[in-house]
Parts: sequence; structure tokens; C-alpha cells
Amino acid sequence: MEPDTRSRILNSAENLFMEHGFEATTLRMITAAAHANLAAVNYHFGTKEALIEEVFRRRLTWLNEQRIAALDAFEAEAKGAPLKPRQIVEAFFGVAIRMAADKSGGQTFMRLLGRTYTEPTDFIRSFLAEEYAEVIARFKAAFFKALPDVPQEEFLWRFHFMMGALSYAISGADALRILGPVDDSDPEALYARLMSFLIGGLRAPLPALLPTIHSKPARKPRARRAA
Amino acid sequence: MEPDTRSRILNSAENLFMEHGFEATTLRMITAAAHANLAAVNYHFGTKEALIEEVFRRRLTWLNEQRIAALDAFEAEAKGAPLKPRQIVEAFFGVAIRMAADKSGGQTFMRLLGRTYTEPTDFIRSFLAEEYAEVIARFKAAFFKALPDVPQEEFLWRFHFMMGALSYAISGADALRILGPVDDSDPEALYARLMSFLIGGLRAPLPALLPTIHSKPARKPRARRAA
DNA sequence: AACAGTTTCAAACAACTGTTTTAATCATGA
DNA sequence: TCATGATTAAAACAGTTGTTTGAAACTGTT
Repeated sequence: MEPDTRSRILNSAENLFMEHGFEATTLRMITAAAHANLAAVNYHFGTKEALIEEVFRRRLTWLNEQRIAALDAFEAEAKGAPLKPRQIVEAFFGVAIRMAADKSGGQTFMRLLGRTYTEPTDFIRSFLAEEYAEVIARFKAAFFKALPDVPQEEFLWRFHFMMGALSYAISGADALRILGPVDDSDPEALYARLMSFLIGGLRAPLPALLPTIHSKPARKPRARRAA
Repeated sequence: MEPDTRSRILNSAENLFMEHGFEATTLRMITAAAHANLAAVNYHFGTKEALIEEVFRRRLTWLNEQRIAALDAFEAEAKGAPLKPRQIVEAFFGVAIRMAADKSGGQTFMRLLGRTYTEPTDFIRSFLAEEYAEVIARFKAAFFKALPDVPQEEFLWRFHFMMGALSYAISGADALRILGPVDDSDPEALYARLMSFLIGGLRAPLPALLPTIHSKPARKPRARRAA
């Protein structure tokens, strides 16, 4: 291992958290893998919780900056006009998929992140909420502008579903093998696959039953395109 | 608590696993919630691992039987003709959503299950694979028959994405609140929402880049409907 | 009423957890 | 060279973990 103790611990923790989960990963496993002393974790990070947060912060901050940068680029190009849904999806999910394809650390992290969205632990949930606040606000605004006739709650659910698909796409290889033999070696193919699926889902006809609360009465209310 | 010790333990374990995860839930938490003695878990189930498996088996067997029964019903009705994709989605995911709406136990379990698909632990993964083998074989066959011109690997990925969306839809409430205030009290609305999204994703145009290996050459290869 | 089998209980087990402590080692500039 | 601060190291800490034990309590049967 080349880098300093602090970085070696973060790298080892990232790998082990993704492999065994947070609770099941002990500080002794981490420090052993990092060729560091047991006390090094508490020395450099204070507590195990603080270590977990730093594992996320280190890459998540950068990921969300990339997302916002991608959105900025599209919006600058559009000069005030609403973006295409495809562009917004690209900025949010495309960036994530590309990071997941990055062998040098990003891959492991993204798999870990995908599994962590549904983690029930309190401090992780509130930490993620804080870390995501800005990027979510930006993308919600962009989507609402691009799809003005989709009820906001409807869209939030779809965004949530898309996060689920992304999560599985990333942490996918292992779980997917339950279904059958698949090839997950080509990140570009995965990218293309996920984007098709996401946009198909995002722009599916609005569900019929729902009273579409605050959208103008539609001519064919039961099979109207989402956008 | 009314039922016998064994059932009380299973119920308490289900709740606590879903709330804190497997590792973070201790036998003492479980037995305390179940008003049982600590040794009762080892007496009735042998080990903690065996308890976890039984928590799943108890409901998962029934869930997958329901799925197969729903598929049987549609296939009997179709008299040998391919089913509509919507029917197959309904049989697999619809049944799951309805079970997730069942307050009397099913809801908690489905949330737990959704989070567990991506669980890395070995014995859970192999246990799930075994428990799902039959139902997956049936549904793969039905889908391939219904969508003969969709490459099989392409479909497996979409099925995987759909599982991700389902997982988030079910375990959703908590994670979704990161996005904003939503109403998740109406299971029928959730059902309608998820079905629209899933079918939109399933039938989205095949991704352009991919060499569509074993499907007949299409007139418009870059934006052909999946089915 | 005496029996056998099942279930419950309190207590203890060794192993492991995150964290702290104290001393040793290192690096670096005066 | 020496002092100063940062890092590493070994050992111990108190608390918790899943599991086992052996006796008590309960169950239904003869």
C-alpha cells in the first residue's frame, strides 16, 4: 500500500463496508487490511461513525459536484429554456453510472452507496439527507420546469423509482446473477441500458386511477403521456 | 402477545431486522420484544442464522406461490397464446406490492425483503437464490414468450432494474422523504404508480448503441419499441 | 398420581466489540 | 543535537455478542 495511514484506512473501510456492511465490519478487520494499528482509526477519525461519514463524504461531495456541473452545462446551453428530460436524467444518473464504472475506487463506493440509501440507521440517513440537499433541490427544479404537467408528487415517486433502478444497476452484478448468467463487464452498455429504462419509466403514461390533482383536465385522462 | 413463543419471536425478529438490519439486531433485543427468554431463540431455531432464514421462508414461500398462481391464472386464460407484458408484470410485481400493503405482517416483511436483495452476506444470497429459483424460471419463460424480439440479456437487465424500482417503492417511505414530503399512505396509488413506471421502462426503446445480437434486423434500429 | 416429553428460565461461557491509555517511535525545524 | 509535535504501537478497558448449561416448570398420557 502506497498512501498514508489515513487514506489506507479509508480505502480498506470502503471495501469492507461494501462487502460486509457497516455493523459486520469491525475496526480490527479494517486496520488489519490497511496494515495499520487498531488505535489508528480512533486517532485519525475519532469514532467508527465518523469514519463511516468520511468514507462517504470523500467521494459523495465530488459526485454531487459533478452532477451539478453537468446540470449547469446543460442549462447554460439551453439559455433559459427547459431542458429535455433526457438531459436531466443524464446529468444525475449518467454521472453516477460513469463513476460506478471507475475501477479506481469509484466502483466500490457506488455499490456501497446504492445499498446505503435504504439503510435504516439514523445517523446515516440524516447524513445523506444533508449531503444531498443541494443537488436534490437543483434537480427537482430542473425536472419541474421540464415536465410542468406532471404532478409533483407523481414525479417524486418516479424519481425514487429511478434511484432504485440505479441502485440495482450499480450493485447489480451479484444480485443479478440470481436471474441468470449476464455480462456486466461493459460500463457503456450498462449506461445505455439504464438510460433507456429510466427514460421509459419517467415518461410513461400517468397512472389512470389517480386524480391528477393540479394539472389541467386532459382529453384522454387515462393514457396521457407524462411529458 | 397472543401466539406462541416461536411465532412471537419470528414477529419481533421481522420488525427488528427491518428496523436495524441483521447484524445490529441482537438476540436480546428480539427476545425482549417477544417477551421470551434469551435462550428461546437457540432452543426453537438453533442459531441466529437459522432464525433469519425462517423469518424469510415463512412469508417468501407464500409470496412466490401467489406469484406462480397469478401467472397460472393468466396463462390458463390465454390458452397458449403469449401473455401481455402488463399481465406478467402484474403477476410478479403486483402481487408483491399488494403484499407490501398488507398491514398484518406483510408490510414489514416486504420492506425487509427489498433491502435484502442487495445484501452481500453469503448465506442470505444463496438462500434467496434457492428460494427464488422456481419463480424466476417461470417468469423468464413467460417474458421471453411475450417479448420474443427482445434480446434475453437485455431483458434480464430490465427485470433487474424493475426489481430495484420495486425495492425502493416498498422500502420507500423513509428514503423518499429525502426528496421531499410525500404521501405513501395509499397502497392502491403506489400500485398504480409503480406499474406505470415499470411497464414504461420495460417497453422503452432498446438502447441504440448495443448490437442487438439475435433479433431480426429492424427497420429503425435506434428507436424501436421493446415490444 | 406418577410419568415422559416439551418448553422456559436464570446464569454463566468464551469470544469479540469500540474505545482509551500509556509509552515508544518518527519527523522536522531551531 | 535537542526539543517539539505528530504518529504508531501494544496492552488493557468495560461492555456486549451468540451460544450453552442444568435445573425448574409445564404439558398431556397412562
